[in-house]
Amino acid sequence: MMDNVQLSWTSYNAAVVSSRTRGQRAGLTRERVLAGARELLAERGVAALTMRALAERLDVRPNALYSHVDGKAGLVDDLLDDALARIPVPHPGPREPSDGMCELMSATYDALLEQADLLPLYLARRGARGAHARRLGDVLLALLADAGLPPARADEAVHVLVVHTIGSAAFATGSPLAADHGGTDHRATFEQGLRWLIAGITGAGRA
Amino acid sequence: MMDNVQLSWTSYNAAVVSSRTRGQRAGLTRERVLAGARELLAERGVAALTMRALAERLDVRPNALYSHVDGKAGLVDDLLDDALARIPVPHPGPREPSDGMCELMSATYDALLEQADLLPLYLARRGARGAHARRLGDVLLALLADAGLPPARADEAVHVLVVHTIGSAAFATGSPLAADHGGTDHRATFEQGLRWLIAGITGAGRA
DNA sequence: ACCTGAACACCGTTCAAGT
DNA sequence: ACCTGAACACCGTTCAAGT
Repeated sequence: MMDNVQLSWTSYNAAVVSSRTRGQRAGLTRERVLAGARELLAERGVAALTMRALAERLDVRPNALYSHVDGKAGLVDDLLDDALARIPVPHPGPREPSDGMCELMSATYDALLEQADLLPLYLARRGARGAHARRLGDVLLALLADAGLPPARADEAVHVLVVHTIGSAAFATGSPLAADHGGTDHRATFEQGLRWLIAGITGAGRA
Repeated sequence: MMDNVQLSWTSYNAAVVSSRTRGQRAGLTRERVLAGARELLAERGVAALTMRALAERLDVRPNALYSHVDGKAGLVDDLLDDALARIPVPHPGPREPSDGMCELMSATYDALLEQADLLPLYLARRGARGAHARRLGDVLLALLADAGLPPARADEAVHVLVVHTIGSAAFATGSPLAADHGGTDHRATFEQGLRWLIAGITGAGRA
C-alpha cells in the first residue's frame, strides 16, 4: 500500500534521483562501468569502491551492474589487467639483457604507482593473472634466458622480480615500515633493490 | 508493541543462545578476544574474521568486544604484532653477518607462513608497525652495519629485505603468479631470492 | 537484453541503559 | 567496569518481474 512512499524514500539522496523515466535504458557497457570504477577509485579511494556506490554514480540500481561485470571480484580483475596494458615493453635492441629487465620492472613500478589506488587490490589478489600480466611475464622470462639463466632459475627470477616490484610499489603507497625512519625515498630504494637483485641474478648465473 | 517478538528473533541461531543469565559477566579479556580471533582465523579464514562472528564465538553481543579491543583495526594490529613476537633473533656468534641476515629473514618467512591466515592482513596494513616489528628491524639493521654498509644503504637494505620476505610469503599463500608454470617451490624461490639479494647487497657494499 | 523492486543475509560501530 | 538492546548506516548478491 505504500509503494509510492517507498519510491520516494529511495530518492532521499539527490545523486540517486534518476534522470531517466521508468522504462528507459541507462546505456551501460562494460567499459562505462570500468571507467566509473576508476573514477570512483581515484576520487574516493579503495574503501569507497562498492557496487552500490558505483551504481549510484552511474545512476542505476546496484543489481544493474551484474549485467556487465561478473560481480565485484570480476570487476576488480578487469580493472587490474587493464592497468597493465599500458606498460611499454622494452625495445629488443642490441643491449645487455639486464638493462632491459631494469627498464621493464621500472616501467611496471611506475605504472603501478600511477594507479596507486589499485595497489591494495593487487595485494588482495596477490598480483594479476590476466592476459596482460602474462605478456609481461613472458617478456621478462625471455630477457632472463638471454642473460644465460637456465629455465628453472629464470622462473624463480621472474617470481622474485615481480614480488619486489609489486611489493615495493605497495609499500611506497602505504605507511612507512617499522624500521623506516621516515626519510626514505621509495623510488630510490626500489631501484637500489632492483640493482642488487639483478646483480645477484646475473652474477649467480655465471657462477 | 512487538518487542517480545523481536527478542525471540535475535535467538534464531542456536550458537547465540547465551548460557549466561542476563546480568552475568562473560569474563572476557583482551587475551581471550585475541585467542578467539586466532581460532576463527585458523578455522574459517580471513573473510570470516568479523566482529560479529567473533562475538558469537565468545558468546557475547558484538558491541561487548569494544570494551577489550580498539575496534576491528586495533584487533588486527594486536594480532599482527603478537605473531612477530615468536620470531627468534639469531645468536650473535662469531659468524658472517650475511648468515645472520639469512637466518633472521628465513625465520620471519617461516613465522609468517605458520600464521598464513594473517598474511592478507599484513598486506592490507602494509606490514606491521608494533613493538616486535621494530625489534626485528633493529636487529636486521645492526647486522647490515656489521657487514659494512653505510647507514643510508642499510636502511634501504632493511626495506628491500622486508618487502621480499613479506611479499614472498604472501604470494606463496595466494594463487600462482601469471608467469608461474605451477611447479614452483615457493620456499626455494624465497631462499634463492634472499641469496641473490644478500649477494647484491654485500657485493655492492664492497664496490 | 537491460534494468528495477524487493529481499536476503550480512557488515562495523555507537549510544543509552542495565547490573 | 562490563555487557546488552536497539539502532544507524552500510555491504554484495539473487530472483522475479517489467520494458
